[in-house]
Amino acid sequence: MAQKPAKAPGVSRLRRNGAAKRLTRAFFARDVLTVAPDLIGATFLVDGVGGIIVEVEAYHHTDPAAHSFRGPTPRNQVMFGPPGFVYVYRSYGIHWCVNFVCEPAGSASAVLIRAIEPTFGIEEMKRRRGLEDIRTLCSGPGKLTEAMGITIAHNGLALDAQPIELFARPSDVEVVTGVRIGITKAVELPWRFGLKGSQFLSKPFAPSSRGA
DNA sequence: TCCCCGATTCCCT
DNA sequence: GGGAATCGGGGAT
Repeated sequence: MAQKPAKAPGVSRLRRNGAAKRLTRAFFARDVLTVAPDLIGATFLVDGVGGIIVEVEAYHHTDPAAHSFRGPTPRNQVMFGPPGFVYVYRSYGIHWCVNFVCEPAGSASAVLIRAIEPTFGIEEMKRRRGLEDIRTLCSGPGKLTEAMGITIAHNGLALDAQPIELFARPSDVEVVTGVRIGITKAVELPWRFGLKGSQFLSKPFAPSSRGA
């Protein structure tokens, strides 16, 4: 039991190979509405466990649905700090949700990570979730934090330093847009972004001509 | 100090 | 489809 579990197959190659470019803090030093769709297809790992980001939502301080709308508080202070850091909060007293802070700096802008396609450390994620079905393993903001072991202990960590790793998507992807989920304010803003056709979303995206 | 409710998930009908 | 679980944040008193 002193033995460390083996790293998930393929992670070392991802880390070594120039084909998988690491995302640095500079990637997040851009407007949140630019960063959010650019994150679709990127790989997000914590301690080598995680997968491909397939769904996100953008929030910022002029947005009544955002935690930061009413100004800085102890809970949301990371949102008001520099870009490239993690903001974690507790949702409904039960779940953790993870955000990446973006520019403009001090504007309390962040991208909520809503779903990933599991690719690394799948057995570990299944164990943490007590679940076998890979399609629902990380298909929601509370699900993916449980699967990846993310808690308030990760609040304020840098996105380009251990234990977090982010890799740019290897090629362009088709990104679909929609209204955000689970909010009651500013419900009309099309600030939800997803990987077109993904089987790992928290909810399907409505056909563009209908809905909301 | 009190009270309401949420960037959710899961289970039941 | 509907409601419970569960608790901290923050507006209201």
